[in-house]
Amino acid sequence: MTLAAQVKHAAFDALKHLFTDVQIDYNLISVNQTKPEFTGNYTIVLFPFVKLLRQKPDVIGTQIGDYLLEKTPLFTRYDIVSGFLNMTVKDSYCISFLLNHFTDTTFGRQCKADCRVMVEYSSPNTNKPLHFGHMRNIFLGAAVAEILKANGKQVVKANLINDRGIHICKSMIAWMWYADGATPESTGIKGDHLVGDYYVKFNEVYKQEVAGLIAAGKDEKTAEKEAPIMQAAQDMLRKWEAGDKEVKELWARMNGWVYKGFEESYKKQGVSFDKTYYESDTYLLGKKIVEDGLRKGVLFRKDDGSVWIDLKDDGLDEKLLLRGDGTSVYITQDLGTAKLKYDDYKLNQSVYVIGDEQNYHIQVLKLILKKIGEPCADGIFHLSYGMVELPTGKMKSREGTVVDADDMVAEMISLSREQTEQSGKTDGFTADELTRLYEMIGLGALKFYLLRVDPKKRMIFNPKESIDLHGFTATFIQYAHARICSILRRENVPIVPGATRFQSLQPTGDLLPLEKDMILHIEQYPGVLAEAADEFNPSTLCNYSFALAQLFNTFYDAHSISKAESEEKKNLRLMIIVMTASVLRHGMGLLGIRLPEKM
RNA sequence: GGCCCGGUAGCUCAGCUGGAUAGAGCACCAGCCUUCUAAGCUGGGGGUCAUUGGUUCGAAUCCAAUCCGGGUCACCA
Repeated sequence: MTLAAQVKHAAFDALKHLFTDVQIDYNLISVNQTKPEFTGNYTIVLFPFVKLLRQKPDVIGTQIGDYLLEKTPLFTRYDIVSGFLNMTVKDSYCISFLLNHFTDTTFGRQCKADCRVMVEYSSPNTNKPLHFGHMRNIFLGAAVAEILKANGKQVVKANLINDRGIHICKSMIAWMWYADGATPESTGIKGDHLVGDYYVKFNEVYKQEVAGLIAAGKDEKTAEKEAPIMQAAQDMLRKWEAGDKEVKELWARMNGWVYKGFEESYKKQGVSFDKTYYESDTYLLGKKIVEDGLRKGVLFRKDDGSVWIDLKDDGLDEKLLLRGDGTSVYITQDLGTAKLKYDDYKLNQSVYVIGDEQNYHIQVLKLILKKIGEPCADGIFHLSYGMVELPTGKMKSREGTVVDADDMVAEMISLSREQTEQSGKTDGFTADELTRLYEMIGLGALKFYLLRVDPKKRMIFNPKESIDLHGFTATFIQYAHARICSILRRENVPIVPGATRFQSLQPTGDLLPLEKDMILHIEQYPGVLAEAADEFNPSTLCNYSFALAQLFNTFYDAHSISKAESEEKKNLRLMIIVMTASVLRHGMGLLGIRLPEKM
């Protein structure tokens, strides 16, 4: 149990024993960290009890304070300041916390529980390469998956590849007409980029054709429908669905290029998946569920044969589930995929990392499954995140106004190279080590930048302003870690010390304020990690880790570790920084950010 | 128009299950490297927490209304 939780329990216990005639609601107790300008570490707010107990805050505070000093081993003193009971934690408590945990390589983690969770993220279309917006999705999904794992869940990381449909036919038709047989091998262009180029080409040609038809007197709607290249794409989609051999071959070939490209991008980004679903395998699945829904009377069929659900009672609208011709729409296949996932892994929870533009879609999806009585419905959770936009507005693959993911990774790595070289700290590194270091810093900065803000907030990225490597960044945390490792090297302390290294340390004397601050901050890590999981929010870990690194830097500047006042102090401080490094490494590791031992 | 999300320092954001004088980073100004890595540290200026009302001992936080920005309501995905 975290210290904050212990304080709350203890306060509850005190109130129960001191005021036996009054029922105290546990939720009435509010425990905060004490503001730095007051003496104390944790504060119990007294106002909520004043009316209930018909006594002045000071009187209640004194009684609780005395009780806590006497009955718990946690506190050394208390102060009451205008309705706030400030409890000061014993130094000896802090020191025994350190002794108990500094070798604990599982600090903060929960034991594995029988709870299976799938996190679906990335889920790209195969007609274009990944862009900056996709990276927010990918890093979020990967981070949340790891955070859940650390909290004891059994996690399946899943990718659902949108490999069929009109969008891929657009790239295919443009490639057939204009590529002259170009392949990634013949051009040296990465497969996903090559295919993406023809997606852009399609839209250029399409735009021209539409303009031409409008000039020839057609109205816009008709022109859009009759443009030859669009008709060709639709014709190709029909052939694909009919199983046309040539079309399927080209489709498989071009998708193959894209997969190879994605694989490279994922690898570079340091992310992976346990399971990949392909929409070409799943797009027909939902029909059975629809039939089931019809049988149960949850769905209804209109005269033209189309199938609908009426969600008006839930404040929504009617929603189409099957077209008049019996073919699936987007949501139909999602119904099927939701069930497939559930059946494949017997999931307790299924997390969808999808942009907030699809909030309504997922809400409807969940509702339909619930109404049809599918057990997979309850576990569906939409991890909704805001879009990444450019200062000029949305990124549009169609128009080529995107920040490409591969380019962005490369740019960040080269930026970190530049700044490292500028600082003149490349001595003592081999070329290989430097390559790895630049990757760590560049990719770390990128991930941190995308994960440090609340997922549900949309963000604007200005490509003209490169991502900073100072201040609230991964680099800052990496630097603190490297500094710690440097001290540990000098003191011959392994980064993960053995159990006996400091066991002989006897706590005597007082802790300095900064020593205590650091220990108390480290102590909060398990709570922060649990919160990140509860809220599916990696930014919690960014804020926490940054604050810890900041605290370390302040400490580092104020007190020497190697030349501490005594051997005892030195050992104490070594333990503090060992735990600091280990917590930083773990927390950032969950976000896919690695911390160097030297930089 | 209905529903959903957001509005906090010049900029990017924390804080939002109500608690003390609203915090970081960037930018700006002034200091700190003969001492464990200055990618750092210390100090400074900078705020009607969109507006108005309500609930409360106490509101950036909860409620209502309004304003602004975004999303969504397709036989697209």
